[in-house]
Amino acid sequence: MATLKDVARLACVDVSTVSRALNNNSYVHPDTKEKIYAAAKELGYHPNVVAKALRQGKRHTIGVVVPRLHLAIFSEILQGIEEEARGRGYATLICVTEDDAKTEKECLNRLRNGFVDGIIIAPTGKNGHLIRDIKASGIAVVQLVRRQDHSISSIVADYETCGYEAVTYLYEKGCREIGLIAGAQHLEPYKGRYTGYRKAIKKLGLEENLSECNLPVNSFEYGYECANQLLADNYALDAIIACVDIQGLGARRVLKEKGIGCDQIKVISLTGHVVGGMLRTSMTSMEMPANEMGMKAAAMVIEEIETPFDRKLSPRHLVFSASLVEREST
Amino acid sequence: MATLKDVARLACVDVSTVSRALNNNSYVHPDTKEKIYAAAKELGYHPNVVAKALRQGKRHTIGVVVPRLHLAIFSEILQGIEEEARGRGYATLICVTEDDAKTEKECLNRLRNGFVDGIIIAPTGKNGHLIRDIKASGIAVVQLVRRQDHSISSIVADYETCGYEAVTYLYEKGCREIGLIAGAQHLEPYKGRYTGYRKAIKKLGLEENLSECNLPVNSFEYGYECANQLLADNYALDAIIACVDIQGLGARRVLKEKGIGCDQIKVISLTGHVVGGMLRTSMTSMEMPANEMGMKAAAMVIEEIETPFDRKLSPRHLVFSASLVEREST
DNA sequence: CTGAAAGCGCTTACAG
DNA sequence: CTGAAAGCGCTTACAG
Repeated sequence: MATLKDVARLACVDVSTVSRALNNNSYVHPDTKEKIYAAAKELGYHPNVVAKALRQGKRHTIGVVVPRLHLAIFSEILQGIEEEARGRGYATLICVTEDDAKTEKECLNRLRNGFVDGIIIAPTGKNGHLIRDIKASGIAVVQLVRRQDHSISSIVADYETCGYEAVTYLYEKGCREIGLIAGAQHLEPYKGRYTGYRKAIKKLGLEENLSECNLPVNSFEYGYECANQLLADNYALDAIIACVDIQGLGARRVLKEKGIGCDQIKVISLTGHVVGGMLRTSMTSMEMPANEMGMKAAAMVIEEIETPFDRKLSPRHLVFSASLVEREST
Repeated sequence: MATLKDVARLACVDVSTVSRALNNNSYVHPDTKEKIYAAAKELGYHPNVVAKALRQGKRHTIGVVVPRLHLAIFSEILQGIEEEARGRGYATLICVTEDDAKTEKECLNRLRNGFVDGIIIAPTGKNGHLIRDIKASGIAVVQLVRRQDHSISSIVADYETCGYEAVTYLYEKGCREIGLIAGAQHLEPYKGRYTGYRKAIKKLGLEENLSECNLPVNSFEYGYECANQLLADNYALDAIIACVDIQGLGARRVLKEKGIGCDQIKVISLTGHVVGGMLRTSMTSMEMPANEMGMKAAAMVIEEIETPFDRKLSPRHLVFSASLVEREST
């Protein structure tokens, strides 16, 4: 790979002049400039971003830490993040934790070592101290979907309203025994959904139907297992609320196996992300603007990165609202 | 952030000694070592990976370039890549091209500038020259899923066999008018699937039923549109082969809308990646070991990165076979 | 076993 | 308008 030095030699000028010409940040005589451009082109020169990063103390890279990608809303959010980051000249590093605190810790420790200027994280909830440390060390941090620390900026959806509206909607559809696939109450989105559910159930004078289990919460199996529990606990059950699409798929599978139709038990997901509309029997859900949330998260973390030290931003919290999209499963 | 220098000062030794102690790559007196460890701990020292990268000429980072993540097999493959890469001490940079040649070009140009030691790419097919250039400049490259250049290592599935077996399977099920959602013939996997389809159709003495359209090939809409075409072209159609799961979902939607059941027209996907099994009416597909393919791709590119210049590896081509998983859609 | 020096490839005050 | 020099934070032959 050709370096600045090579270009300088070929153009018969100093490296500093080459640097100035190529970066266009200082006056360079047009003739000199031309010589330099020609030399750079001839050598197929590409600046070394690592050297640049070291010198300028900026990596122009953000790290994204999420629990999973496949069949989760995070794959869509990540696309939004990457698109926005690329547009602003940043690269995107990805880490998948599978909701394992140890893996998350490992990822964060690597990212902090100069890998990135900023981090967007959907945390497991177990490494709050480390995340605060990282933030304190000068790396911008934005919490995504799961907010566990109010002193750090965040992008979330209005989970409580999602839960509340889902119950209200099902009630209007005639449902009276509405089950919630609960669990993971230590994570904000799950807690928020339950809170909304509880409030609506109470207001409408209904009874709560809850279930949870020990499987990974963001999975088909979790939905499958919990739906089975709900059915076993209440023979009059007429609706199931799943927190995420993939749980909803698990729940629908149970109903399918038992020969129960949408007319008997309705299913709704609180985290729609497009998949619901594509199913043969499409699934009603609270749709989240995943792509937009990703773009906003990237924009937010990059703004924090580029804000000079002397006027630090106070944490910002952006809440997106989900909108109910009615489909065939209810 | 504390630097080597800070640690050296606190431990009253030279930076070179600190470096040696912390990297454990040369004898350092136990007492000195202890002093250094203590100092590093006290200062919360973390080595700056950028400086390390510049000095050693290694980034310990790989770049992954794929057309899309959401609802595509690439999200699952990416999880495999990231897991394997992390285990080997590499970070993973992600770029999403949306199958746009210009975006791909932009991504590749940035990656080559010292961002990464190696690249795993599912190419659009339009930047073959650039990819060869990058490879020639010393960056390891592995082609993923879509192989467009035999001089560069690759990881693919046996697409031709997928197509062939799908037809055979449907034939045994009694289907005689088997449609293929074709298109994107400039990309190896699509071409391979069609070749297998054609061979089987010919051997069985059947007629081809093809359709394609101008939408993005890896999408729900593509499957929807093509399935409609197939139905319009042949009223006796009794099976639809989709190249990827998401096309299959689009096709199933058409059938649903027209009130056509699985008994009348069967649907099979040639690129299963778990989603098929989760549907209410689960979808038969040729399942690809996506996670494993990702892990292998990461292992392969890292091996190429770490192979010394003097004994360059010749390109390797790994072909995974997909296995037919029979479900309710056929 | 440890220190002094050079250098990875850049950028940026500082002179002139 | 351009050159010489210092330095970002590390590693690694080279002495001793």
